[in-house]
Amino acid sequence: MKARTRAAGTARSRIIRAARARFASVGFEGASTRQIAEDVGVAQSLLLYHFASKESLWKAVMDDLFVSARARLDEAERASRDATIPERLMAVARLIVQLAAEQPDIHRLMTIEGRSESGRLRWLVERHLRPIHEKYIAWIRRGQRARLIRSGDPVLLYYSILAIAGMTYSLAPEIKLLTGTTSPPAPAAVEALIRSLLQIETETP
Amino acid sequence: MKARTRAAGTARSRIIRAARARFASVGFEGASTRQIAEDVGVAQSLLLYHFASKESLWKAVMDDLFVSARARLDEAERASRDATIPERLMAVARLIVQLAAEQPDIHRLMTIEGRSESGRLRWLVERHLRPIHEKYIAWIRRGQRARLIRSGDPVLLYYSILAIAGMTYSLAPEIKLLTGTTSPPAPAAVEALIRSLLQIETETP
DNA sequence: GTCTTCCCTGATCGAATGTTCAGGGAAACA
DNA sequence: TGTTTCCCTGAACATTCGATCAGGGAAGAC
Repeated sequence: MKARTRAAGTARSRIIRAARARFASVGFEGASTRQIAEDVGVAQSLLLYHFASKESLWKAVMDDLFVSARARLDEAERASRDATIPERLMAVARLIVQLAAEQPDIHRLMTIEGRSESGRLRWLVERHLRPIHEKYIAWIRRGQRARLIRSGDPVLLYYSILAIAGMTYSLAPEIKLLTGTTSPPAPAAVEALIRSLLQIETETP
Repeated sequence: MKARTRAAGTARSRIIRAARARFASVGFEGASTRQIAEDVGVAQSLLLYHFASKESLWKAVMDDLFVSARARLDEAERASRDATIPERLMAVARLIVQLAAEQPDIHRLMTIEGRSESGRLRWLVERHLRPIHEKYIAWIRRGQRARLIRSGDPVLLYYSILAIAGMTYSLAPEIKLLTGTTSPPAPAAVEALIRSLLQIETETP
């Protein structure tokens, strides 16, 4: 049984991994189940055996992504439990930058779905995005009340952090064509930009 | 003749407009020429009369987009001709934010193609992106040498500006679902974030 | 041994894809 | 008035799409 479930598990997870790459680069509508199956080296009908439909496969990809991401976010929160709010936010931001650098598909997937209203977007917001985003936006508010974080719309600030964190990794192919450099920026450099975004406001006159 | 070319022009331009929206929301592979034709209200074969292929239509969309964008960029450059480099950059950034707020499809189109290497991306980089990007990255370098702009990778800085400028407008559907607010942030608020990104570095110890 | 469960394949379905082609029909030119 | 030019349509093409279905075949249960 162990061998069987392991074999099944690898096939299933290899499908998820290939699907994640395809969905991230050409979007849900542009990705084809046959192409994904070919990437994995299995029959196309196997995708629809493990996942009821193309949309189910997409949801499985997202679940797989967020389960591990949220685990690492929780860990980063725990590790910075005793720090100030801005430092806790920076700990989270550092992890987000690190995740984006390791797996740029994450940023691609999350920016490809949020641009048009769809049932998938609603599912994604309610199931994964809302719990995460609302928590950190509340953190930003707390930091602003304590005058430890710059003032301004917390939502704008939060999405700006996400934007900076992932953009250069997400657009790595474009930047490579443009500059010829194959090495993406160091996470520490991105982190420094985010830190100056969160800066405490200069004292009012 | 005038009436005929005008009529042809409107049909052609309405196709371009509809195609831009589709390409921006579901990407090149996900968009279908029949769907675009239905949006416009013409026969699908008309698209391939005006444009030789789906890819030609996509290129026409991009050309249309960048012709007007570059004209407005040139205008912003001229208007700020006598200002300092950081202020000239801010004038350009202000325009980019404004463009992204008016037509969020611009940011969507530019972030959907840069994520995977393709012939279209190469075409886009060489034809439109390179002249624009290299100019402003050179500006950043000049500002950094004069110690008027923070130090760090100019490419990272440039793409961070673009990321902040368009993200909240590009992801408006997601943010609406998440927060319930239908009004996107004011361009001035986004501009303030960009300004603090460019900040001159604090004097070294 | 037989039986059941589960992973997987191949064939096939109707629908949708991009593209081609023949022709209509109105305006401009002669 | 006839002719040409140009915008546009409808039918059709081969290919690919997501999805369904029958069945193979190995591993565990009995």
